Amino acid sequence: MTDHKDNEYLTRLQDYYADWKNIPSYARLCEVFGIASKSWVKAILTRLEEADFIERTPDGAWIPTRQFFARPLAESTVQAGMPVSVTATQGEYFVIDEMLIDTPSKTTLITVKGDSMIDAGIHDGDVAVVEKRMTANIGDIVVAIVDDDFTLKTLDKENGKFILRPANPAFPVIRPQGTLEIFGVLTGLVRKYRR
Amino acid sequence: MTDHKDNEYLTRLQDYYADWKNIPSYARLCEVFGIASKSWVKAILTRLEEADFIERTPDGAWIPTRQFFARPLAESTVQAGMPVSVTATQGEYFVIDEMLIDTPSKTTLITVKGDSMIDAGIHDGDVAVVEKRMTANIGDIVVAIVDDDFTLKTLDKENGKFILRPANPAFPVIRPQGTLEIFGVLTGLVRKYRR
DNA sequence: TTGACAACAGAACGAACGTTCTTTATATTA
DNA sequence: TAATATAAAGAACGTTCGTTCTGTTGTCAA
Repeated sequence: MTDHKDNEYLTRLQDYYADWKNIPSYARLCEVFGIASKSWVKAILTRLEEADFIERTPDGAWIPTRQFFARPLAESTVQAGMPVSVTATQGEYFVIDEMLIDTPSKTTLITVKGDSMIDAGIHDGDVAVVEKRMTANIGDIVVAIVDDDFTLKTLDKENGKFILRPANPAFPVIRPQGTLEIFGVLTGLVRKYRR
Repeated sequence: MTDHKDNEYLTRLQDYYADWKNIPSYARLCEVFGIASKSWVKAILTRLEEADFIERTPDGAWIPTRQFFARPLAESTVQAGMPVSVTATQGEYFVIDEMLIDTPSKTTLITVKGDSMIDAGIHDGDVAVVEKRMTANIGDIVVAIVDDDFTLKTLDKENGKFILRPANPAFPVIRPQGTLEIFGVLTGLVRKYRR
């Protein structure tokens, strides 16, 4: 349902949003769109909503959807095997953070040291995105507190007791004596390559 | 100027924003903050503005600043192999996007398909942060265009010719026939664990 | 050449909004 | 115990907002 003309309105809205990180009033959108009537602004926004570029909060405020940020970049044909497909998002900020962090207040970044999880693709120096909570499921990669020390390991169960499995055969499985205290669950991973 | 109490209000606002991607009306913020007076909401927002967590558009709408998205970064010391101790370095805050992206206009995100780089800790489904440029150094992990397809591989040289090395013995080394076209260089990696 | 439709313009209105001012409760300090 | 600051409640008000309804203009097919 995205018309020729609506594409122009969408890009103008995207540009405005990139600058101000919100969708303004209908009056201001008249200027942004270059038109003079609020009712027509509403008609445009309604169409953009149907096309799933924006949506409304329960309060009625307009907010962008995921598709609002998507930038098409020639999808390449993906041969089964090695090559990669390309999906790019906009060059603005706040894309990765929003992707990885659902609950800012409970999320902490921890720099990983050591190679005990290297088979899980977690390297020394990587930054772990950890959501703080006290419970986790079997199979989750957790940050646990063992002997007053923090450890990043996979949570598993053995003979009815929780254990912490490294992802590296050179490291031992940790079988906590008393209680196993969980600091948080790994929800994301970030790595930076030196330049 | 960030009080003990204001920190609580800030985290609540951050969590709300993570959900709805906007800062709502004072009336709704009363619920979010758990208070009953709009005038006190304004006082709180004004203090958060002074602390540079939020700001206003020319229209008077509240929007988040860069600092609004920053997360604490804890450094962890790890004994070779053994558990990790986290010395929560206080006062250090990081925005992931800023950390990974130096040149937004030249940076694109690419979803990795396949396991050809798994020994480099790059898994299927990871998001590669790629800085677009046409030259790279030996040893860089690059996105190259081979046979009209994008490939993520390590750049190397063999008998004076450029080759692309996978990080997985199950995949072959790519020896381009003609010229090797480089799309960009891998500068970062992002992984999200399903919840 | 008319008639249907899309693309706007403009006015009118009630509800919601942000602001300001006054008042109250609680905690701190002297 | 009195003074004072902090944290919040609450009312009052003018402005702005989104909505709706009606009007205008251009286009194109029949």
